[in-house]
Amino acid sequence: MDNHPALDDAFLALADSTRRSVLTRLARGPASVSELAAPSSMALPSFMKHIRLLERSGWIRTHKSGRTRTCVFEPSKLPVVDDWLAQQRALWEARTDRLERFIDLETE
Amino acid sequence: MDNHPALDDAFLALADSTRRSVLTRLARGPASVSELAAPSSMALPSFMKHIRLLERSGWIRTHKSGRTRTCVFEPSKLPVVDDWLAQQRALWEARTDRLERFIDLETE
DNA sequence: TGTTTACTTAGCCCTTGCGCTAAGTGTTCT
DNA sequence: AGAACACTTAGCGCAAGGGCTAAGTAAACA
Repeated sequence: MDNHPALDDAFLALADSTRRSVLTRLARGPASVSELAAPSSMALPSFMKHIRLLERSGWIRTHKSGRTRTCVFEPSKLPVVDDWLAQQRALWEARTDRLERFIDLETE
Repeated sequence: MDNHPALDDAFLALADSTRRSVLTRLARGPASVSELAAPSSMALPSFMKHIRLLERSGWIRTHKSGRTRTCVFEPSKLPVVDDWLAQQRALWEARTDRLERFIDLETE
């Protein structure tokens, strides 16, 4: 369950505020690279690395037309990471439930 | 919202299958380092780096008693990353809703 | 007391992440 | 045609990630 290379990249992509900002912006709709880069005060080549990482990890898709590259959010990644976290929460809650039953037994 | 250094570490911690496995195991209850390391076929010092990173990121807490170090899952990290993803999903859904209304207008 | 156990420290290696500048390519505007 | 624009490529530098071995420490056991 945990040994899932795609999850490595999916989570790594979220481990940077520049990239999280890009995703937040893209969730509202497609944008060009320079639109996305505008708020970031970072050299373009540096910024492009983040775009490539987001693309590699599957969080976005991009296509070039003319001289501008347009980026679009890829929603199918959301359930993948969501599921892992849901499972984690489920395990945790199952455990606290068992603990509570145990305490109930002890104290009755 | 996205510029949150604690999120960097929280997500980075999840970007490795060894660490995800540790969290999965710990969600079921506390364990010693050697218990956690047993399934991993990795040298202990290497494994310990993962434990330290998990601790630094706030996903686990550890304490030593005698010669064994016990690790416990820290549930308070779950809502933090969960919230970010929930917000992301909300933005996306808001957008697709607007899109649908737009299409409805176009086709009626 | 001596040995095993459970880490811990120190140090080395290689790869990747994350930032930069300088210069290049192809498009679009004038 | 020439200039401006939107990337793109190449290359550099430093820090951190992710793995290893060898040797050290402190607790627990025989």
